[in-house]
Order: sequence, then C-alpha cells, then structure tokens
Amino acid sequence: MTAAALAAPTFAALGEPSRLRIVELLRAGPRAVGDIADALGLRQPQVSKHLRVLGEAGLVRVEPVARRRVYRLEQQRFAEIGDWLESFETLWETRLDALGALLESGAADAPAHPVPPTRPTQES
Amino acid sequence: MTAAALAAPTFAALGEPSRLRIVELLRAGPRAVGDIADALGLRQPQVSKHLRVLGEAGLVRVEPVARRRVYRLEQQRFAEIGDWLESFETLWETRLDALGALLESGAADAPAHPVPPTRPTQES
DNA sequence: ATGAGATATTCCTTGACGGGAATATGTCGC
DNA sequence: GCGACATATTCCCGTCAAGGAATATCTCAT
Repeated sequence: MTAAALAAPTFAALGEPSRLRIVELLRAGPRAVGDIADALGLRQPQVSKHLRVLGEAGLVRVEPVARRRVYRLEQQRFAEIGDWLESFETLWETRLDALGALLESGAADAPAHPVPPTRPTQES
Repeated sequence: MTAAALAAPTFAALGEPSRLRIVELLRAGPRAVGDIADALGLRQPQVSKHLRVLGEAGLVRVEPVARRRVYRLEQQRFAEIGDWLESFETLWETRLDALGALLESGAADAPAHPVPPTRPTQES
C-alpha cells in the first residue's frame, strides 16, 4: 500500500527529452555542467536550467568540486519510482479479473457495473 | 546493455497531474470513460483527451464494451519502465565509487576525472 | 584585488498543452 | 431509420515552459 502518490512533477521532469538525455548520461557517472553540455550538444545555460528542474524534482544532486559543479543522480527518488511501479505489478491479476467479471456479468448496457468507484480491495 | 532508451513521451504522459490521477484510478481496475470522469471530477472531453495521450504513450489500452469504452492499464509499458529503473540500481555503487575517486584524487581543480566525457576546453 | 573560468539567472519570444464549450462520431434499443 | 446515450474531436483561449542571447554570480589562481 502507500507506495503511491508519487508526484507528477517527478515524471514531468523526465518527460522532457533533453532532461531524459541528461539523466541517461548521468547513469554513466557524475558529470559537471560543462561536460554534460558538451556531451549532449546542448548550451550551458539550458543544461543548468534542466538540472535545476531535475534537482527540484529530487532526481539529481549537486556536489561542488573546485569551481565546477558535479551533478549525480539521486538514488532515493529513483527508488521511489521503483516502489511505485512495484505496487502495480501485484495488481495485474486483480485487474484482469475485474475486467473479466465486468464483461461476463452481461454489463452490455447496464450503467451499474461490478467495479464500484472506490474499490477497497486490499491486494496483500 | 541498453535496457533503456525509454521514450520521453511516456514520462511526459505521466507528468500531467490529471493523467497521473487517471492512471492511479485505473490501478483499481478497468473503467469506462464516464466513470473516470465522474470519479475524478473531470469533464468527459478532457478525460477522453487524456486517455488519448496515455494511449499514444502505450500506457493504457481500450476495450469496447457495449457502447462504452473501458480503459485499462497496459502492463507491458509499465514493465518497460520497471526494466529501465532496474538498469539504474546496478549502477549506484559504480556511481558512488566514481564520485569518491573524483573527490579523493585531490581533484580540487584538476579537470581529469575517471569518466572523461570529451575533453573540451573549447570555447567560442 | 584582478582576471579568467564555470555555472546560474534573467529577459524575451515562440510553440505546445490543458481546460471550456460546442459538436461530430458511433452504438444501441426500438 | 430514429432518438438516446457514450465517447471522441474540434475550435478557441490562456498559460506555461523551452530555447536563444546576454549577463550576473561565484570560485579559484596569480
């Protein structure tokens, strides 16, 4: 339970192509802003802006090194996304079952169907 | 190796609050458009539009039932996101090690670090 | 202190996106 | 076929976010 309520901004941050590229690049290890810009063919200011968004979404973390700022992925946030996803996997059977029941119960036109809005079915 | 290359539109679709709410709702089971709109307090046209985006992102699948259209989550796409995330988890140690080496190597200003992206100092 | 390097921030413009309202499309019952 | 229901689509509008360019900020070396 609970595993959910993951904020939309987290996904929105990953939903921007340039930002997703940055994240994929950072998978290979921490990088300074200039290196990221150079590696991806982006301009430095845009990279800084994207990193800001990623940082606000809790996806990256900055570590000042000398006069450079090294960014790295924030493990915790990715773990949270993982938890969120795992909460789905346990539901696939339930979901299919519900659909089956809906279809089988002759719900051809009946406005009321066997799956009430808020379903308290706990999937242990 | 590249378990990745997950498309940004997939995340972008989840990055919209209303759409994320729809996804969370569909976790409880398949629903018809009108039911979704009613459950979330949204208007039917907007729900249809959001479902379209989610469908194009491969996150939901539609099943016509009578004159209603029942949407459900598409397991495959969520599994792909899961795979993408898992490819990160194996990198955490590597990442930390790289950062540690960078910091410990007295890289107070030395531009050399264990993961050379490209060696640029070129500035226009 | 001064200058250079590295990064962050601001201003601007433009294109995309979401919501509202109205309407088109499609499906069923009769 | 016709009308009622369910959903999809279109048009309009306001907002927001991303890229470009210029500049401010911060840190280090001398």
